[in-house]
Amino acid sequence: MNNDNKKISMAVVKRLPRYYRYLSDLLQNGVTRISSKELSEKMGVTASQIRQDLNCFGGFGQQGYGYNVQNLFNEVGKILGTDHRFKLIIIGLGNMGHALSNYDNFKRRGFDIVKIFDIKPELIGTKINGIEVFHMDDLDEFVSNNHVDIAVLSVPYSQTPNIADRLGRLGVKGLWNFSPMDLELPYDIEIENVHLSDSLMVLGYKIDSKMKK
Amino acid sequence: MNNDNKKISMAVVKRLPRYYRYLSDLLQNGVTRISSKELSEKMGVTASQIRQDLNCFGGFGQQGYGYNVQNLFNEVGKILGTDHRFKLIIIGLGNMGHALSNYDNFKRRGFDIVKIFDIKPELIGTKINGIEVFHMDDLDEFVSNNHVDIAVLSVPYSQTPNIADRLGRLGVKGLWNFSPMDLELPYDIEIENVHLSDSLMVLGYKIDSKMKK
DNA sequence: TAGATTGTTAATCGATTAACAATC
DNA sequence: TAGATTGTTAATCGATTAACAATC
Repeated sequence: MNNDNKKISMAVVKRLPRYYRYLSDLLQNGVTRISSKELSEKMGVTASQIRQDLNCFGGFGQQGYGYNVQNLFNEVGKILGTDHRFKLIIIGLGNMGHALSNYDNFKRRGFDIVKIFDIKPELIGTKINGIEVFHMDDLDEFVSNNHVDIAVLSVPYSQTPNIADRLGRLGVKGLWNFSPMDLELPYDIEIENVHLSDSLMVLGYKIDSKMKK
Repeated sequence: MNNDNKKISMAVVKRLPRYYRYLSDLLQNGVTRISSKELSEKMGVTASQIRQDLNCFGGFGQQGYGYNVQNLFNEVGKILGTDHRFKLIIIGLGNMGHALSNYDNFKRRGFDIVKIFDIKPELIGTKINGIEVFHMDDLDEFVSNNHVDIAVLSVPYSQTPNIADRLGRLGVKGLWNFSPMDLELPYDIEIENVHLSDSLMVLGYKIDSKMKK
């Protein structure tokens, strides 16, 4: 069902969550089947692209019929890992760390925040959205003795490289990085950068460049 | 200096903030000149790409010398609009709205948050990080009578389409959308989506796909 | 069966990289 | 001047779109 050896491009992977969202919407609206053509019109992409993308992972459709929405939703979910849980820890309970700790949406997508780490004494031992806050001194022990997939990096700029390195050494599998800094680590760790300011600057560019026209 | 008519691809535009960050770092480290080759090694891209990207906007270098860091920083900044200020309003003072209101980094990139809007009575009239909170009922009047470039959309999922439409009608130039929902508006408005959950799911995919190998 | 729509191959388009003449 | 490095054109690579035979 999965053609393992062909390398799948990041361009395709980045579109998967969007498919997943649209399929989820369709399900909720009681739609049971959809053709690549219909879906392409809803999403504003070509039907060709949808079929090409999906066929990187398997033939989920049926000629003459289209795709079963529930089935396709499940399959795309499986590709994205929603058939199991990811365990997250949040490093740094500043503005962003706080917001992410309270954001219940991740749970629905298969991501559980299991612990928060910070250094401010008044925070240690408290709970945010039901999640315990530990001191950074306890990070190594916790990660060594508990299953942790992903660390969310929301610490001040200056501390990012050190803590990232520490997490890499501890064998965390992924870093979700909110620092405006590109991380390069000598460990086998996947990194996903958020870079909010970059996104905002691109928006600024788009606004300006339209004005000039 | 700017070849206006050639259309510049989004692939290039999305790389500009990254150049800007690296140039800022170089400046702070006292580096005064840099060649595309050196910069390419630091950034992990090809020197060709850097020269191609920059030459979409102008010839900022000098043969035999390279680029003056301060000058290039200024030029890339100008392209991104850092030579003027963008006025932002935040719509929705939930987790994300709160975090963004407190995030002082945007100011450094040319973005000023001028007002926050929400509906919770206990918030109206308070200040977050020095920024006044207004009631949503006052949104239309405020936007009509004050310069607002960008609205930050951090409201609950169900309200996103309505409020986005309202902002479009009010003539806001850009929407920075934090809802896990793609917006399509019949107005002349630029939209930049953040879609945090999508980013997290891509990270999940990367982790899983590495395991399988 | 006939009609519809997939899965997949082939064609096109755009983005990246390489090469090199121009020039500081 | 000679060496270095840009700006830019040409070549390559990859991603998107089109087309269509396979088939439900």
